Amino acid sequence: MNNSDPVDSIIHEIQELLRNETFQPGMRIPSERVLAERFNTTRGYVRKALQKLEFYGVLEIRPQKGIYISAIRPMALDALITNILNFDAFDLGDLMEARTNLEVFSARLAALRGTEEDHRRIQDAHAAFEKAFEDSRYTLEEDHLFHLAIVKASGNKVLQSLITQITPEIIAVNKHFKEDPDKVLKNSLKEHKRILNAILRGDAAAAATAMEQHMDASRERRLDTSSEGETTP
Amino acid sequence: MNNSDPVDSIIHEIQELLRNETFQPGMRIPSERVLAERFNTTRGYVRKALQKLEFYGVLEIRPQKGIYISAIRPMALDALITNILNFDAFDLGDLMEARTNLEVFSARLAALRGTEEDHRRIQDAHAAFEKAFEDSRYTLEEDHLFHLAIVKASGNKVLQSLITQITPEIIAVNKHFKEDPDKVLKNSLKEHKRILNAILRGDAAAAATAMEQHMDASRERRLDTSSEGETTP
DNA sequence: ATGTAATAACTGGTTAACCAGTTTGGGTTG
DNA sequence: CAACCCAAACTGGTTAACCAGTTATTACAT
Repeated sequence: MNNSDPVDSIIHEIQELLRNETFQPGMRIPSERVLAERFNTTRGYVRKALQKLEFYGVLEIRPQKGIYISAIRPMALDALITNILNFDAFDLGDLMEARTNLEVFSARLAALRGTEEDHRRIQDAHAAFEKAFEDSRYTLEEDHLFHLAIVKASGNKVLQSLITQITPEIIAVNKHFKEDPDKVLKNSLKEHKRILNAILRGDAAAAATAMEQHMDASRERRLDTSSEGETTP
Repeated sequence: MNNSDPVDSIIHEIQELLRNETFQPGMRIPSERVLAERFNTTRGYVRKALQKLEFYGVLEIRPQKGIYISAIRPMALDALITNILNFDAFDLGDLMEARTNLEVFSARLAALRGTEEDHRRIQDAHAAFEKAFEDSRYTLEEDHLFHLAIVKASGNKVLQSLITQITPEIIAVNKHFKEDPDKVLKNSLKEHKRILNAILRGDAAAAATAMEQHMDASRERRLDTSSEGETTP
C-alpha cells in the first residue's frame, strides 16, 4: 500500500487508527490538528482526507465540535474505507457493465412513469440526435443528452446521479478512440428510435430490451474501434 | 435558485459563465483569482467549486497551467452541471429503488462469476450474520457485510463503488428507525439463506429473484417501522 | 461541599500570504 | 530584422495565522 497520494495515505492511517484503538461508532476522534501532528503531515491534507471520508459517509464533521465516526459498526466501516481506497482506476468493462445495468433500469422506469413532458424532452433529444447525424456532425453530445433525458424521465434522482458520475469516466477512458461516423451512428439512430418508441407507448419490457441491445451494440462498436486504434501509430 | 451553499452558487455562476461567453470544449477558463473577484467571493470557495466540478468530470485542473473545460460539448456540459447542483436531498424511495437494482444485478453476477474464495467469504459473512442473530445482537453491521461480500463476488469494482456510495446515505436517512429484532430479522435470515444458496449453486436467475424479494421485504419492513416511528412523540 | 459564573483551551471554518513551476513579453544582441 | 534570453507576471498548490462558536476548567461565592 505505497500510495503516493498524501490524502489516500492519510485515509489509510485513519483506517489503522480505527482498527487499533477501540473506537466505538458515534465516538469522537482526535481533531484535525492532533491528527496532522500524529501522521506527521499538515492540517490541509488531513482536512481533505476527512472531507473525503465524510463524503462517503464514514465520518461526520460537526463545526466547532469535532469529528465523529458514523453509526456503522467497526467491521463494516473498515470494509467501507478499503473500498474508498480502491475507487480509482476503473476498468472500462466494469464501467460499461454497470452503466448498462443502470441505463436499462432507467429505460424501464421511463416507460412506466414518464410524463408527457418527459416524453417531449426525450423526443426533442432524439430529434437533435437525428439532425446532428444528418449534418454528419460529431454526435457524442446529442447521444448523451438522449440518455440523460431518459434517466430524467425515470423520475429517480439517485439513478440520475449515478449515471452522471459514471458517464464522464467512460468518456475519459474512451476519448482516444474515434468512432466511425458513418455506419456506426446509423445503427445508433435505429437503436435510439426503438428505445424511444417503446418508452412512448409505455412498454417497459420492450424499452429495457431495446436499451440493453443498444448498450451491447455500442460496447461492441467501441471495443472494435479500440482494437483498431491500438494498431495505429 | 437561491442556493445558500456558497460552493453550489459558484458552480451555478460558472454554469452561466459557460453559457454566455462562448467557451469551446478544451478551452481555458479564467484563473481562480479572477473568478473569485468576478463572483465577488474568496478564492477558497472558488477552489472548492472547481474541485467539485473536476470530480464530476466537467473541468480539468492542470497545476501551474490553468483550468480547462473537458472535451464534452457545451449542451451536455450544461446538463451535467445542472445534475450536479441537484445531487443533494435524495429521497429514501429513490435510494432504495436504485440500491435494489444494483444489489439484484450484483447477486446475478456473483452467481455467474463468483470464485471459490468469493463463495467462502459470502458464507463467512452469512455465518457471522447468523451468529449475531442467535446472540440477539444488533445485526446491521453483519447485514451490510453480507451484501458487501456479494457485490465483491460480482467482480465489478464500479458496482462495488456505487453501492458503497448509496448505502451510507440510506443509513443516514434511516437511522432514526429501530427495527424489531425478533420477527424482522428472522425473515432476513431466511432471505439471506436463499440468496446464498442460489449463488453457491450458480443459479443466476434464482439469486436475482431471491435478492429482489429480500430487498422488497426489507423495504416494506422499514416503511412499516417508519410509519410506526412517526406516531411516537 | 456545592452551584455557578467567568475564562481559557480547543473545535472546524476561513482567509491571506507564500511557494515552486510556467508562460509571456519586452529588451538585447547577433 | 530576427532570434534569443531573462525577468516579471501569472498559474494552481500549500501553509500558517486568524475567526467565531463550543466545551472543559477553574475560581469564587454561597
